[in-house]
Amino acid sequence: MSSVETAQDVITGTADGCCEVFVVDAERVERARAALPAEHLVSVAAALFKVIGHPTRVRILLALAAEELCVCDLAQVLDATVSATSHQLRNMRAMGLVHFRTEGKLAYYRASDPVMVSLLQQGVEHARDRRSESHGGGGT
Amino acid sequence: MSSVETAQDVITGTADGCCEVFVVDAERVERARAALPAEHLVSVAAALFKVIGHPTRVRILLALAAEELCVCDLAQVLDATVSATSHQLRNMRAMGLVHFRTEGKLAYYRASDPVMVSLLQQGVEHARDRRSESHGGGGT
DNA sequence: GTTTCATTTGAAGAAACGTTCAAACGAGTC
DNA sequence: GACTCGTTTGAACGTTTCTTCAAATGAAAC
Repeated sequence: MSSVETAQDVITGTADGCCEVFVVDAERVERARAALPAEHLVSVAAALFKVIGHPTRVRILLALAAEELCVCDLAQVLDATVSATSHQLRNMRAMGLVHFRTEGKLAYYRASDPVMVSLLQQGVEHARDRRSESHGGGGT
Repeated sequence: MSSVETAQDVITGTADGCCEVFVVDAERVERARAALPAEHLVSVAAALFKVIGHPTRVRILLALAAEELCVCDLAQVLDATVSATSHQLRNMRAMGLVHFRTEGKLAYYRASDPVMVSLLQQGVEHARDRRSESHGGGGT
């Protein structure tokens, strides 16, 4: 199947290389590589998840999915500074997760990516489920 | 309903406070607040998404969802250092996203949270879909 | 035109993150 | 027991991220 020795090379001692040079199981490496999407897709997906990888932005997206809000009111909901809120919104706007319209002096924001909102809600539900199970999950 | 004036207070000029003191629309703030999950759930969900908010960990999780791999081979798949890979795995292990078993000198890892894998795959698909649309999404 | 006020923006400082290097660990092998 | 080697770990370093403060923008009110 392959030009190098197949599975269990190093384990069975048929290969002279170590991990740094050859692989333990070339077939597995190939299959795993084949399962990975194109690099730019990975980047975009990671960037999307990074946005909802922060408690403040999680709350922002959930709040704006439920209710259209001006920056001022959103800051109130979050118990955060207006400035901090605006900075985060800028971030999320750049990723296309929120849209806004201006009405006089006010800027009304709302969630604009239903798929990401759905993923976020699934994530919250999953977090709820994990509480009853044996997952440690003690990240900082 | 509330002790402060209702909707459009500031806009209609019936309230003397500004954004810092009162809110523009108290009802909306209340509804948005009601839509937010408990704080610890938000933290856990954010922590989970943060894990898959980095390209390297996205690839790790996708690779380990497709194939059980030892650290050495996983590093090969990622084109990364064994040390860097191990550090990330430690991170993901702490969040319960991966499990491992040892076989001799080798440590075989695999994805252990199907729900998170599913969310990740949905995210990748969504990233693919967004390419065809008008989303800016100009992340780094 | 001046004032008021919601929002945005930039810069600075602190904290968190990811990578690298060197060393330690632990399970096999001789 | 000494050795090999995959893996883990800790510390150091540079980078990114988040928050805060101060100032700027822009739209309405007077």
